[in-house]
Amino acid sequence: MDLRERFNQCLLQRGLKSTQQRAVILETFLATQGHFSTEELYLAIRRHHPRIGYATVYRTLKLLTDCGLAVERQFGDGQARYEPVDAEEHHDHLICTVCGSIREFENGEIERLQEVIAQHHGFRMESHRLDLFGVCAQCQQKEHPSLSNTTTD
Amino acid sequence: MDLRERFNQCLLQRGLKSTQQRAVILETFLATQGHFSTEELYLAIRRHHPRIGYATVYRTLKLLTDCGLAVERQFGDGQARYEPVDAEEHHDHLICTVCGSIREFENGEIERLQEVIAQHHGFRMESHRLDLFGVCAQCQQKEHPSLSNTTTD
DNA sequence: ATCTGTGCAAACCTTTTGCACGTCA
DNA sequence: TGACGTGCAAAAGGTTTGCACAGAT
Repeated sequence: MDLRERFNQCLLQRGLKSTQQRAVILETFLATQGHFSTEELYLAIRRHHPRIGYATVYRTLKLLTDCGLAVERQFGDGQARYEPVDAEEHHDHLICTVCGSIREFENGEIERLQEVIAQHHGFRMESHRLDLFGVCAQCQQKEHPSLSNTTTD
Repeated sequence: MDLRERFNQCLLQRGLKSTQQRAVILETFLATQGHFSTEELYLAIRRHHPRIGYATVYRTLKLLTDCGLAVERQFGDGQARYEPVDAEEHHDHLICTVCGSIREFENGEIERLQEVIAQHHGFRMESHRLDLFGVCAQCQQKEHPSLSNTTTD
């Protein structure tokens, strides 16, 4: 089902209203690359809709999360990030500590092992997160000034 | 080597000073169960040393982290938590979303798979974190009012 | 008409910092 | 003595909320 419809249904179910702001925020949310912060989305929206306030973006993002259309992530940089939920697919993240880029990956074997661990502890797992921090390939290349450090400052 | 010594060596190496406050904070840090927040440690210290300020605790915790004696964790509740570093051992966490308890586990197979994934992406992994969120065994028990809900409020 | 939503600004909460005074080397 | 450390209080940075007005049903 279309995400816009799902959002409207979710609003209906809860007795909430469809508003222009929510529509605009949803569109920008869908059009934006994943892993953005509230502020980034707010700034993107403000370009074309300067009258929409930060609080509305903030509240709508929470709403999208409640509706299951977005997930909130904490990568430890002090601000929440959001990304659209794609179907049932779950993925984890590779976070570059140099440039801050975030890349996704999936691994069914790890997922399975997690279930085993949870069961072993009598734990009913609801969600999980796996983040690998390090230096991405691109940033590693930049580490080599030029193989000989003659003309580097 | 004793952790107190390691701390002092670390201070010496950096031209920093051993102070009474740092000693007190280190002691409380070592005596406290893992996964405490800055505030929790501060309150624990304040009981016996009311003159030590929050900022000093905060700065010392950062220092301990720099010295490799503590690690900072973010579990998404908005405040940093710390725990003592035990040797080389790495562990991950099971976090109960009901009571907030945090339990540790280790799994070498998952660690190995992570390395494989990082390599596959040309990523130089520096650290990682794996958190499983859900309901712990204890809280699951409390979910069953008494198998028949006759005498439960 | 009524109840929810919005925008603004202020409150909040944790983390971080400036500064004058205290302390260790 | 002099550099680093401390305590206080205030700044910063992100998140959350109160309130009066606007808008959707």
